[in-house]
Amino acid sequence: MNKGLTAKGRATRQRIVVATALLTREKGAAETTLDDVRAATATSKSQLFHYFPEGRSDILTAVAEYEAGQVLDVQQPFLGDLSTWESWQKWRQAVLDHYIELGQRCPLGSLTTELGKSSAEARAILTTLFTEWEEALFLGVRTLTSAEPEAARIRARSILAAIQGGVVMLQATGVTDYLTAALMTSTDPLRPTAEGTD
Amino acid sequence: MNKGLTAKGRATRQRIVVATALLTREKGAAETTLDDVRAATATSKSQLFHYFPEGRSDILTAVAEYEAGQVLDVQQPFLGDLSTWESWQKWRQAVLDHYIELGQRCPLGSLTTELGKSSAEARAILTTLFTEWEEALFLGVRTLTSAEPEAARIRARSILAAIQGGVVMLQATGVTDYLTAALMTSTDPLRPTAEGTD
DNA sequence: AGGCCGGTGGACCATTGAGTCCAAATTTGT
DNA sequence: ACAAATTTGGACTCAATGGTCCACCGGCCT
Repeated sequence: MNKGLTAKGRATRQRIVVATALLTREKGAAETTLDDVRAATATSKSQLFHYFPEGRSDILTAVAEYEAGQVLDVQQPFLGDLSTWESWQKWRQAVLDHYIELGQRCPLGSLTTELGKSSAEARAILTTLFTEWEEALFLGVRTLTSAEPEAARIRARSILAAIQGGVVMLQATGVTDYLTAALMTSTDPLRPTAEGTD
Repeated sequence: MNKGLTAKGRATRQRIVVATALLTREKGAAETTLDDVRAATATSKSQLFHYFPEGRSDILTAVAEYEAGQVLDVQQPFLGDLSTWESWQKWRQAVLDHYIELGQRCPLGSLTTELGKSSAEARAILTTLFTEWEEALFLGVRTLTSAEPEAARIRARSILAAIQGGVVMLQATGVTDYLTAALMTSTDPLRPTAEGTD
């Protein structure tokens, strides 16, 4: 008895979150209906509302949390230790590869858009994600360069924004050049013997 | 007789587009229903389908085109003549001001997301917009610096991506720092006596 | 003047999808 | 084993919304 949820209950809840995450990746959050979820998880409506009293938005929020975790995960182990230029390069490549593979889809994007309107939750999830992400980059910048904290902060934010922008444009146009350019340009100044454009 | 549309007809059509643009700015495209449009324009369902045979998506596409035009407009006259550093600064400020004023809303974003799934049109609109935008920036970079075309291209793309990313983060978190940082960092190298961070 | 074609009104239809409800099945604690 | 609580099934309600249809109006051209 743990907060009124047995082990079985928790398992079902988790199953719903994971399956819904898959669905939203495939069709986007807006196109994912409760019936889809029901079908994909072999559950019934009552279960959905049993585990997520607020209904759909509740489920989507849980999925968004889950996906936010994934975002940082796919950048590991590089993001966790950006202490060398090589590490930065590998990280950069990992990011690039990941988003190219993702292609048009943007799980978190579609989820938060769908929640968007009424959700302080969605906002909080993104803020947390970005903050952690920024912190990792900030640490890397500080370790690799001898920049002032202030400058390093700005650098870290620029890099983060560059990624987001590149991804937006990749998804909007299908072209990867923007992400590549943004990633290169924003990280190039970190290069030990900084000069060319890689 | 112009393609089967009289002056009155064209006026009504335009009225629908403009009014719908306003609606989508206020509530987002997803939350804008045909009945909303009907109410806002004092028209009837039949008119909506008369002028936009494909219905809702047709209207939204027209609005997206309209909004895409606006994006470049608000950057004028600076974007049109980025031949001096002063001009770049003013442009930068104009962009910043514009998006801060827009706040959480992102007309084109919500429109294309809503169309998204089935629309080569949406994609085309964005591609065109980004291409023009990039070209203006590219020209500016070339004029202001003596960079090789290749490098200038990358620079222009980076700046464009930086803006998109900064805007994404502004809208996701409500914080303007990312846009500011991204804009500064990506344009700083253009500065004649380049050095500090402004 | 008169007819044609575009413009307009609005009732009506069909579908979809979120959320409710209650009863049956199963599990857990004692 | 028994009772309480949890989990599950699934039919049902209800509102929203995109889209269809047809009749009427009204301006423009000859």
